[in-house]
Amino acid sequence: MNIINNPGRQLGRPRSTDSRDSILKATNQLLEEVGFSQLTIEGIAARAGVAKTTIYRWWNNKGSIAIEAFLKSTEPRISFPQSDSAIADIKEQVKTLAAVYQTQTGKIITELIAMGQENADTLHLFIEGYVKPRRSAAKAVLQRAIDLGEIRADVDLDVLVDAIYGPIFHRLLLGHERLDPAFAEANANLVLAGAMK
Amino acid sequence: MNIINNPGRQLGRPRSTDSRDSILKATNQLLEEVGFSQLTIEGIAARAGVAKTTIYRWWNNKGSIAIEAFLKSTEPRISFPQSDSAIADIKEQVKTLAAVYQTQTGKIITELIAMGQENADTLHLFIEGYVKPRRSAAKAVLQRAIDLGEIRADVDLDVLVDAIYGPIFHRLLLGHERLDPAFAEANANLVLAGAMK
Amino acid sequence: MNIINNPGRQLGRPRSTDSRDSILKATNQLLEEVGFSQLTIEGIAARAGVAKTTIYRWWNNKGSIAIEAFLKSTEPRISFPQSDSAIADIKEQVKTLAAVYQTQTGKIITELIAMGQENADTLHLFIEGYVKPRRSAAKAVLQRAIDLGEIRADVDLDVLVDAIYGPIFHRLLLGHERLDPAFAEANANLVLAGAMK
Amino acid sequence: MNIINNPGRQLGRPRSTDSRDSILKATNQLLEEVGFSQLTIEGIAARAGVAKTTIYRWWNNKGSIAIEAFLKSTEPRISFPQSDSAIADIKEQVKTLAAVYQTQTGKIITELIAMGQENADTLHLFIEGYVKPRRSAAKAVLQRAIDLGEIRADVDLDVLVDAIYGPIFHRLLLGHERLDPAFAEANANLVLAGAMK
DNA sequence: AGTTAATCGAGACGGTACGTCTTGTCTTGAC
DNA sequence: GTCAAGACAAGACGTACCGTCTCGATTAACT
Repeated sequence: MNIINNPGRQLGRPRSTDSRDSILKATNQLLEEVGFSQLTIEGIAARAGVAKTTIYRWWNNKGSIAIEAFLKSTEPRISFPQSDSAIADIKEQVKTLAAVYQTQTGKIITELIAMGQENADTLHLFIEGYVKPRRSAAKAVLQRAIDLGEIRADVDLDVLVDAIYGPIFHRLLLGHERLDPAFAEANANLVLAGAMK
Repeated sequence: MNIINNPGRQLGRPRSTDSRDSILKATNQLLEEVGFSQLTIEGIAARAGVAKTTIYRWWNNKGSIAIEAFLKSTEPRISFPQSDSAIADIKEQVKTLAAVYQTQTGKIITELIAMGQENADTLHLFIEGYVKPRRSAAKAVLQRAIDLGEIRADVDLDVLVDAIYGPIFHRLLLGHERLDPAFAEANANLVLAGAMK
Repeated sequence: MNIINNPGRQLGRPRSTDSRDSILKATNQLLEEVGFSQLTIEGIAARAGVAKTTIYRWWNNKGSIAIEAFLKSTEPRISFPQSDSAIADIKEQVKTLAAVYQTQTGKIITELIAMGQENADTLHLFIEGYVKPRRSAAKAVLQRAIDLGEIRADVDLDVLVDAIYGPIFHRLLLGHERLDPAFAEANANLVLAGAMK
Repeated sequence: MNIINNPGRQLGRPRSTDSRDSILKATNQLLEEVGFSQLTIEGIAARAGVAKTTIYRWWNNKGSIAIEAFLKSTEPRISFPQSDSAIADIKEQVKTLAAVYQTQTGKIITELIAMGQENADTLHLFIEGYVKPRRSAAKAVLQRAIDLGEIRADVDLDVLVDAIYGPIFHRLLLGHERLDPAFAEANANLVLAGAMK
């Protein structure tokens, strides 16, 4: 049995990695099958062949498990294309992103965000584990656009990033209008036009 | 026994407006006091002095009640300022909106949207009752900006509206960065710059 | 529409016999189909095409309706055979009775008696409408047995009747031992032996 | 906290004797106070300070709880007097029984039997836990009467027992005639006369 | 090798709220 | 005044999960 390496602890039975892995695996399966709102701690425990106690020992709520499971199954960082034009790279990436968000992945993300509205810890984990790494990557590309002289140097990147990605999340969550690559590109065009010299 | 077939005739005891009003009133009170996630049908029934069956007869889930209660307590339309410049009006309005979303109203909206992720009906009611009227109003103002020659005539208004408001909802829901009037204005400046001639 | 003739009442819409009949008919159907314990006022109303109000106007509880319906569908009196020997007639009759109680009729009777334990009115109606007429008939036959010199004249008929029929009801209600014609006869033989000279 | 000793079970938290006892105690109290028909699972749970789920985990319906509670509060066996004459003992016992059945105990028994008409499990529990032990005891005494030569040896004891006790239950349940020690004795006299040589 | 202590599975527990069911009452307009 | 229709307050039902709490059995590091 594999054991998590924890040099600070000295006494007692070590925590089982098997339990932890089967919990996250079961959570991912259930997220795919029934969605987040139908996810229950008892269901995870049953599927993972684990006691509820074991889950509660390590996670506070189902949101934390779900996010950890989701992050484990997701690329830790977005991969941007690397062409001669940074803004071309950005536009390419938002189109890919919109396509991904049209799948079950998009659905799970909306539910994680929804859960986050009830639970600050859950939201925090999602921000730190998913949103911020992607924002950093996007800001790096935008910085390159500045360096390349494609956009103005005085643009506030935090505003610009949200201007590019905010509308995508907006449509993802509300569904009031179609979220597809074409929209993502049109929005990026509009916003980046405003950021050009 | 012969029954005169008269489909237009209203049979049975008429629905009580008192019940309906007290349900919506109680719901609004509880939304303020405990928030949406702590809202329960039983709690509403108890507060309203109404039987649970009466609630279930007219609403499917707590989201529907909450939205109806929320809409009842909210202005049906945003009021835009009316100055010589349509884009000045827009900028003024998004600053006001951001300020409003920093209050409890913002919190309730995030929870309604969160609820909508689990329940399509709820989301639909929110879109139709809240989002679309405001989008229409905003699009009318943007159309005026076109008519006034302040922005290009070939801009897709659906994209433009989401570019202006999407980032506000984005920060409202994720809280990864501060949502305040200054951000709303900066975003509007950026986007509208891209829409100008 | 048939109307119950009631010369004392002068005002208002006359009571409908159709409603009454269809209520009792529906009750009998439902007693056969689902049994007494699954019988509901709402079910009767729906089946009879009648408003609940109409039922409540004329009956206090489902026991009263069920008993009235049951009595309407049952012979008002037992028919005893008429041979040269009164005790032979009795023995013949209890065998018939035991056979009848092995059918659905027996089941309904147990449920009516059960209902009677919760509701004194219901029990009273059952006693007066079902039990007492049958006891009277049985006592008349037993009196004939006395007159014929088949049993002692000093026997208390109320005790004797219950000694003959009580054990039948006992087994009908408890089911701890088989209730069949053979038992009914064996019991009658035993008891009547004790009543002979 | 007291725990039910069950050496066969090895897994999970042991069942709490405290819960079980307080449930049965509360049930007995409520049976005395409001009667069986007014007894509710929720009422028992509230009185016992126990969760409804705990009750449903161990009992199927209120009849099962009521019977278990009733049996716990009742002598497991009738005590017969032990004189030189077995039939004198029987007569003495039926008089005592009739007296007991004139109290609240009689009322509860009728309601348990009534419940048994709707629910086979409940009736089964009552038969096995209450009726059969008493029938066995009575049959043992009657066997002694045979051994003493007080009644015929060829009498079917199952018939004889029901002939002695059936009429008591009959009057208890129907109340069409008075159930008192005098009747119980008169019936026993009649039946036993038929069983004598 | 034995002791110590945290882990594990299992599952019972007190709770909360669910959504449904049935009761008996009430409020209409039609007859 | 009675009827059908059906809304209403009331409240119990049986279920689903929650998060906590015993248990006995493991599992290694530390004696």
